[in-house]
Amino acid sequence: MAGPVQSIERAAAILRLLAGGSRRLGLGEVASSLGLAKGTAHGILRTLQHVDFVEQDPATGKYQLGAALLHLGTSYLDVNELRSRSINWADALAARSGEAVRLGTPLEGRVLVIHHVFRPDDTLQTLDVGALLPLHASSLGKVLLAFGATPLEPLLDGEPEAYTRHTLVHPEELNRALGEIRDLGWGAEVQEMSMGEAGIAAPIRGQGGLVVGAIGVSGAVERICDTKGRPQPALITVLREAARAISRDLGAARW
Amino acid sequence: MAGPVQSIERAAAILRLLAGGSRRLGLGEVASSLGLAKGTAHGILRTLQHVDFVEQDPATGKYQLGAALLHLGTSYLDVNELRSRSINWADALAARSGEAVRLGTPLEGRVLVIHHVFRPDDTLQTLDVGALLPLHASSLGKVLLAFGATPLEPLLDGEPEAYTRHTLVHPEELNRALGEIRDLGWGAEVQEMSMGEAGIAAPIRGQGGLVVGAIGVSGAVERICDTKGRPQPALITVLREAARAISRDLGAARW
DNA sequence: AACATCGGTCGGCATTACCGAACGAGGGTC
DNA sequence: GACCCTCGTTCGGTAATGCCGACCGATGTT
Repeated sequence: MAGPVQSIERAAAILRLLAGGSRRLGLGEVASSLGLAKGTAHGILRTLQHVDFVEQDPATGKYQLGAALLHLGTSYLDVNELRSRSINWADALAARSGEAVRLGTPLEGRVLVIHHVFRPDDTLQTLDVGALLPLHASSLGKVLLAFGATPLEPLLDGEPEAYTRHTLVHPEELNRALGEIRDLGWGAEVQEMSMGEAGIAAPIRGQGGLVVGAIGVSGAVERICDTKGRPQPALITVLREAARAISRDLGAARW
Repeated sequence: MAGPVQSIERAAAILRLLAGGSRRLGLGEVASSLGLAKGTAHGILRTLQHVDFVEQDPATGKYQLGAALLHLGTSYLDVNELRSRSINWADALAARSGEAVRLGTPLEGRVLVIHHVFRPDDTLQTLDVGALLPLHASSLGKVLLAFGATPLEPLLDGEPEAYTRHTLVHPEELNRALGEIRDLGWGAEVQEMSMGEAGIAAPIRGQGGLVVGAIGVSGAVERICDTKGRPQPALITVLREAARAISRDLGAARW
């Protein structure tokens, strides 16, 4: 593999940086964060602005992401095969389970939500599509880790963030949980990311049986789990049926 | 203004190309479409793949957009001030009008939908956020053209596409319609993009009174318009109130 | 079975984009 | 109100950079 084009890599790093910090960033901040000379960063930003990937606040001169990215992002959704093949099954799963359904795929050490069906009641819910969830504290992420869809090593170096007192932060307990998920064929998360919330997820396999994503249901812990705090068997059944159906659609031979 | 970085411009052109054709593209197609040598296109694609901006089908070797763009696109929505200041007003407008509400901003000779509130009934609707509408055949686009938010010239060169028999395709009728919109302060589109559908829109102004976007309601022509085919005055009133409120929030002095 | 097509690789050339210092405007402070 | 500091921007020299076009090997087509 020969060398990648560094100006493009740098441009991508700038876009990721702007996406991370939710506020606008100045040229100096961008340049120092990436170890670039001010002039270099300015040239890249000028180009990105020219193609509408970044916008500049005329008053302060600070930069933020641009409108063209929104269209590219939704165009990605249109061509994504995992998502398009899952939509019907996800709708049905939400109806049968009465809970919100989300699909995730690994991205940069997190879980990218590529589809989201609201819980079928009239409560106000926010669309999670495009959001990034943590690998170690979401049912989708734990399943992706357990079945090798994304490397585990980066998590074992630094202590992962503890969102609640139930978050698995020690490598050994995380490893044990992942082994259990591999045995059972599904994984759960009970108040590990947010108190009162729980979720269960199952892997989706593509051609060759490789795990390419995960599908999960999530909601209030008292609906997802029984009185002992274990996920409801009925939910697990309908979830796994949906995951198997999608895998079959994607060309996974038999799972 | 010095020269922009060509490799980044080329990378952006490739991404736009992949977003345009809804199917996967091969290396050769990409290279010839942009007039690049195969090796050059391959180097750029390899880099874009490395940063998750494109994905490659392992079976066919063809390329498509990548997952990182989805996250960047939604991050743009988070920081976009026009959208965040509009959300509450758009919700209220949908409730008061009983119709779907959309917000648009110009992008590359089209209208980018940056917010969409469903019509407040239980019918199935698809989210338009991230979609691109034509300038000359949508109420949002006609308003943006009329108030100079995007240049008119590119439309006058080639005949714009006629979606229905009501689409304004002749420069003179388009110009007359835009003048009328400027006089009235709002614009409509009646079955110009799709038979049976209509919409009305009003401009949103930012600091200095410059038009930065448009807000509109759209739906079945028999609900939007009266029996004479003219937009309902009551709808126009609530729409313009919402547009003025958002403009005030954005810092437009008085309009 | 031969061919055509495709994605991918490699080395040489010169164009390319990088760097660092200097500029000018804006805002904050004393 | 004048100073100073910081920020975004510009500019020219340099050599590192990415571009080009010919060449491989695999795939599937006729």
